[in-house]
Amino acid sequence: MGRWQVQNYPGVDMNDRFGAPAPTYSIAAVERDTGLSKDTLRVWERRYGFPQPGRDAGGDRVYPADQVERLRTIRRLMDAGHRPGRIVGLEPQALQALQGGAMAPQRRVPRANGAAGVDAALAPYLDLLARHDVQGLRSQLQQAFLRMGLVDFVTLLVAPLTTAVGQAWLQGRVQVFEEHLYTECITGVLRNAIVEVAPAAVTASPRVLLTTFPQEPHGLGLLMVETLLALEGCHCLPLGPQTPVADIAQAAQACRADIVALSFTPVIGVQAAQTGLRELRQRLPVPVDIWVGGSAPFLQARSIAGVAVLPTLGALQEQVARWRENAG
Amino acid sequence: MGRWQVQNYPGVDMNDRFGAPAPTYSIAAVERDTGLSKDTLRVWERRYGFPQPGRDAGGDRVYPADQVERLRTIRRLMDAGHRPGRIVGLEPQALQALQGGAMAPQRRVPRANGAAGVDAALAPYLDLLARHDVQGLRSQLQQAFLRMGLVDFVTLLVAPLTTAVGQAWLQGRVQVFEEHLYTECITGVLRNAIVEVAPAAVTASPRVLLTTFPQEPHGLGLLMVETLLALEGCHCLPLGPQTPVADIAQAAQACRADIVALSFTPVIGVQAAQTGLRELRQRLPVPVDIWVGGSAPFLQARSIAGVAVLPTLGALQEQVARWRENAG
DNA sequence: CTCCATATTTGTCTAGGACAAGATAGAATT
DNA sequence: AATTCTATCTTGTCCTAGACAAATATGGAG
Repeated sequence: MGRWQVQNYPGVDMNDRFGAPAPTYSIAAVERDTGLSKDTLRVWERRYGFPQPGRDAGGDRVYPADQVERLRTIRRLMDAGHRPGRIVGLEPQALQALQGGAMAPQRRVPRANGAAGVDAALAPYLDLLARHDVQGLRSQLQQAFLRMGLVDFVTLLVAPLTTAVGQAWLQGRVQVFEEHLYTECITGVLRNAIVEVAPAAVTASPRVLLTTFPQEPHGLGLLMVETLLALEGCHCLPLGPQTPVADIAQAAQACRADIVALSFTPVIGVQAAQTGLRELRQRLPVPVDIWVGGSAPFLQARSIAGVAVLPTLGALQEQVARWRENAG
Repeated sequence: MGRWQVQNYPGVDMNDRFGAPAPTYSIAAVERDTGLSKDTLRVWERRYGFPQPGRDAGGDRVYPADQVERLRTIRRLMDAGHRPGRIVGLEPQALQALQGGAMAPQRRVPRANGAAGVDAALAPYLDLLARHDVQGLRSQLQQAFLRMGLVDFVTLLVAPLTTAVGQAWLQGRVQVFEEHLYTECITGVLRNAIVEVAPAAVTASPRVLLTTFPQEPHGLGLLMVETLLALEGCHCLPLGPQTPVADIAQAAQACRADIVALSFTPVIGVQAAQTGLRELRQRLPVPVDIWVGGSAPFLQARSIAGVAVLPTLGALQEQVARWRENAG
């Protein structure tokens, strides 16, 4: 309910004189599209003087499209390690310059791939994505899978490719929908690959529960891990992404999981992730391991008690071997 | 960052004297776990006297676990059609009684399956789910698929089964993680089935973009639709769930989609859904169709200009035929 | 270069009031 | 008895502006 614009299209308003869309956004729409909370948007306005929305008849904020676009850019830069105070006040041009690739000053964000150029082997796939050729991308990936074998396919192609797509998104070179397209493609191929792996016996161990926290919608890393674990003969219990912490704990108990594996990208706030991990550690019996991985920078920066960080996908095999040693 | 509890585990606090967890929640944690916004939680407290959180040293609300549980129950009942004013003040016992199956008074919520009992054919699958036998469920579904054929499998088994699981969740008989388990299982089987359908030619038409709105994480309906469309020889462009409206419009243009298909469950607010649909209709060129479906009650209740509602999965085939007639 | 103490930055939380879209209930028609 | 219209609730969202603590940066000492 609540107050809405007087116009026809609440939430987003399209007043255009010439047929070209020139939408304006309510604060809720901006929150939805940028991922910045309403509180944050209001406090930035107060502190940094940006954004500077207009007001509708009811006194509610009305954000023009270009400000929303600028906010999305700022959000991307923050995910790349920049701090709000330094960039929120910046002009669009200055932001553009930053986008190019300069990382945040005085902050060491470990970078898997050099910024200089993407591995040449990945280029053809990125090209297909840029042309939105879903079927082509799919069949090329399928071919690569058959050629390389599953382990190499996941560790040497899918993982770097996903990193590259993420990087390109950070730099604004890949649209949100293109990332979705990519995710769906990979998901399809990997899922297909998983069933071809001989299913582990019901008694197989370890039993691994796979999921992400509610704020983390990205499930690709999970799928890569599941693939590799299945090859290792582990018993996988995939929950899909976005499981509330309480339910993860419940599931682990009900399914008698030995390990809970979680994946993180920068999308999830550092705080949300750490809070969640501590809470989960508390709720889980001590013998149940927590393994975490993903592209979120905080993983490498801090260590959380009772949580094992896997720096790369390659470390997975080793970690499983170590677990089996301790268990047996 | 903000004020947090003084205790060890910010967000959720586990003060237990006996080793048994008795966690308390911050308002943010409650929002995350119940889906009720902070604003709503505060206004309920003011209006209905519930919830009644304590305060920590900093004056911030601290919710005990049982109140959170009661809030989750209330949320479920609201999804089932009840109104806040009638149930927020109710005692847990009264809520339990309502849970049993009594629908909201004076409100006709169309119910696909009678509440009385679930189709006997579904029972074995629900049983496997209740026992958390993922592999068993998976193989049983796979068998059913081979036995029934893809169309019947989707329309006569998966769709009713999903409805049944949703119903059971509403009544608290299925845990969140069990629903996740179920979703993953079905997703695996369906995805696998899709690739076995001969891929449509690149020139196939119509070209259908499939996705959900950002507030709608449930992608199972989408997958069922994709399966049936693939069988009809349509060119599917799955974006996965949770695409921002602006990006849906962009994707439709970039991929030259003829139709945008969206799926809705009660999880998405009525308002968010309608606002989003109107916005999308505005942004999309007129010749691009919008098809919507799913279990959200508002679909049957109201009609939105320029949006086609598919009441059942069965209507899909017919709708495609109609589209082809008009196009050719 | 590493470690620690101080200072700044930053997101979240609080308060109660306000408003408009949606839903209900009652009246007036058909 | 079934429909349509209108007036009265209900209800979620938005508003303001101040406060605080966790995370991060800075500067100094070893």
